[in-house]
Parts: sequence; structure tokens; C-alpha cells
Amino acid sequence: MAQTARNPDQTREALLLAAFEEIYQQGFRKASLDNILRRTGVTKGALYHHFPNKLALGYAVVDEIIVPHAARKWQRLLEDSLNPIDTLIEIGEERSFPIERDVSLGCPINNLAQEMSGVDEGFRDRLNGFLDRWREVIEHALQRGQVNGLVRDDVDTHEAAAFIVAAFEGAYGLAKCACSEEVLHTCLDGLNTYVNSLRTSDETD
Amino acid sequence: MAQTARNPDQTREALLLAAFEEIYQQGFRKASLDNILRRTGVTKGALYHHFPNKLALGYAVVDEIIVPHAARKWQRLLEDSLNPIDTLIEIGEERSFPIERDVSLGCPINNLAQEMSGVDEGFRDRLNGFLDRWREVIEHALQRGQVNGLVRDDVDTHEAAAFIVAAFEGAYGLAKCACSEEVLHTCLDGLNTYVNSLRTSDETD
DNA sequence: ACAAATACATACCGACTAGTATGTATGTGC
DNA sequence: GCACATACATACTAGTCGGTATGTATTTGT
Repeated sequence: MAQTARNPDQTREALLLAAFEEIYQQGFRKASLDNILRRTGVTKGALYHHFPNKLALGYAVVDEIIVPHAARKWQRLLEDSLNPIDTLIEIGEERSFPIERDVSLGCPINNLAQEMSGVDEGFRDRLNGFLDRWREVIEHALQRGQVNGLVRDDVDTHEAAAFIVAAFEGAYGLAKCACSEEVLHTCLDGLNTYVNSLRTSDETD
Repeated sequence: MAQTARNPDQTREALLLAAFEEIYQQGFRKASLDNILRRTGVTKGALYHHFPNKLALGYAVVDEIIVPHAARKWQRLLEDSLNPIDTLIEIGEERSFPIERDVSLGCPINNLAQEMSGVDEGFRDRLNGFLDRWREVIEHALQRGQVNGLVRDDVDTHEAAAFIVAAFEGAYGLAKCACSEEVLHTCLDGLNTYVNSLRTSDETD
């Protein structure tokens, strides 16, 4: 009835943001479309105009919000000029996500991956795809470090990269369950100790 | 109507097992009581005779199935006579859980922790409690190793224990999302490399 | 200016949810 | 063998879910 001035792009963006919040807090399957509509003031007709169904909305949240943001966070590892180990530790300590405000919410990627990867291939493809690219970025950074003499030659970069990603997600997972910043930092300190151990001996700080 | 011979303990156990399966596959909040009843052939009246509500059933699954099994798996770390690093690596490689058959299902503890710790304190207390005891067991084992000269003295056992638990859960989480035994083993190999690096130099194998 | 596509809004549907009310059959103590 | 608690069974409820049918208002192209 009371139709205000239209702005379809803005409507779509508002839906995506509200859907991200709802999914981040409730998980995808418990995320309620009615809640998302309540959060935005958008009606169901508008939602189903912009997205064919709940699944498509979920995919769009991953593709257009979660993955781009996470990718941006780790982008710096691609720069050849930087010491990969320093960069790795720096990024790990950043809380760039405007979302990483509350440890008890966990990592959006990990949350969705754990909930959905066994249930829906579309989610699994997207999230595993990102995690795999993330692992690759770390692996290449370590390899560059070996070429530059910054990383020990005996390090298995493939193994180390997978291990680092696992430890990272694990740290955020433990901290979420413990609901404790301290747990997060203890785990990340452990990770930093490990990552530092990958330096060549003359680079050890 | 067709009432068979009664065996309340067996009924309760059947409900617990079916509830575990359903929760393991669907998560607690998406676990359907009707599905659990279908799996067991038990009726709703029987379920609500043994458990006051869904939440109590979920808690019972954690207390009586998930936690005892996981605790049993790591019990050997308490034995003073063993080399803690050897034991850590051995246990990590075991697939004792009759449940750990399929990587794509993940770790039951981690699954529930990630889903429920932000939503329900009862679940969080139980799961965080177990994870914390697990971390402590590893920490004490590493400390014993230091006393026995098997673990390097410069290792921060508190930090290392938290890191190991995080890496462990992270490894199972990544493997679940990747749906790949290979990913699991790569991550666990990375963890083993790290754990081996904690040995005193004259113990390095 | 008018048609057609776009962008909504409202009301509703069937399926599924946890939980309950009520009845009945079985086992146990005396 | 009788009383009583235990252990179920059946039918139902109120609420929520994703999705749809159908309407209307707004833009856009010509």
C-alpha cells in the first residue's frame, strides 16, 4: 500500500546485508526470511522479486558479501615485496571485519562451511573454493619466501599452508565456543610461534 | 495399540543413539523429533516419557554419548609412562570413533560447538567444558614431557596445548568442507610436523 | 501519452515443528 | 490378585517455515 520511492539496487543490498546478519547469527537453515524482512522493512513480494528462493539468497550472501570481504583481508599476501611470514602474522592479528566484533559469533566462513557443506553442494563448492584459494595463496607466499631465503628450505609448503588454514579456523572456532578473546589470542599466539619457526635461522627474530 | 514387550532402558538407549545420528547429521536445531521417532519406531509418548523436552534429549546425547566417547579416545594421554608426543601423534591418527567413518560429517563435538555455543549456554558449558579439559590433558602431558626431558624446555605448554586443540578441530573442519580424506591427512601431517618439533633435539626422530 | 516491464505489496497455503492432552497397556510391590 | 506407578500410544494444537498467487504502483522506452 504505502509505496515509497523505489531504489531496486538499494533494496537488494539491504536484503543481502540483513540476510548476512541473520545467517551469521542463526545459520542458514535457521535463518528466517520473515526475520530478514522484519530487519529491512522489505516485503516478501520484493524479496522474491530479487531472489528466486532462499537458497539463491544464501548463495548471493556468500558470493557478494562473505567471500569478497575475506578475500580482501588476505590479498596482501599476494604482494611479492613483503616478507610472507611477517604479513601472515600481521593479517592474523587484524580484526578488519566490521563483523569480527564478537568472538562468540565465530568466523562467517567457518560457520557456514560447518553447517552447510554436508547438506548442500552449492554452499560447499563456494566455501571450499574460497578455503582452497586461501590455502594456495599461503602456499605460494611461503614458496616465494623460500626463493628469497626468508623461509626454511625444508618446509613442506603444501602441508604447512593447509595446517595454517586449519589452525586459523580452529582458533576462531575454539574462541567462539569458549566465548573468550583470551582463548583466541592464546591459540593465535601458538600459531604465530609456529609460523615464526618457519623462518630461516638468520631471519629469526 | 501393538505394544511389544517393554524394556525402558533399551528404549532410552535407542532414542539416544537415534538422536545422536540425527543431530550429528542435521545439527541440533534442525534435528527433527519426528525423524528420531521414525528411526527408532518409538512413539512420541515414549520419547516424552524419557525426556522432558528436545533440549534435555540434546544434553543427554552430549553427556552420555559424545563426551564419554571423545574422553575415552584421549584418555591414554594421562598415562605417565608414555612419551606424550608419540601418544599425541598416535591418537591423532586413530579413527576409533565408529562414527568417524565419513569425513564429510565432521567432528560431532565441533559441529555442535559451532552451531550451539552462541545460542544455548547449556550446550556451550558442556562442549567448552570438554574442550577445556582436553586442552588441559595435553598441557599436562607436555609438562610431564618437559620434566622427563622429552619435550623442549622453551615450549610454552599452555599456548601449545591450545594451539594443538585448535589445529585438530580445524583440520576436521577443513576436511569436512573439502569432503576429502586427503585434506584431512595433509592437515594432520602438518600438525604432526609441528608436534614433532616440540621434542628435545636428542629425541628428534 | 501510453504500453510494457519492473518493483513491489498482501493474503494465503501446505508442510513441518515442538509440545500436550488423554487414554491404555504393562510390570511391580504387597 | 489387586493397587499403583511405569511405560508407552494416538490424536491433536498453536506456531513457524518457505513459497506462491494475485494484485497494484512505479519506471522506462518509444
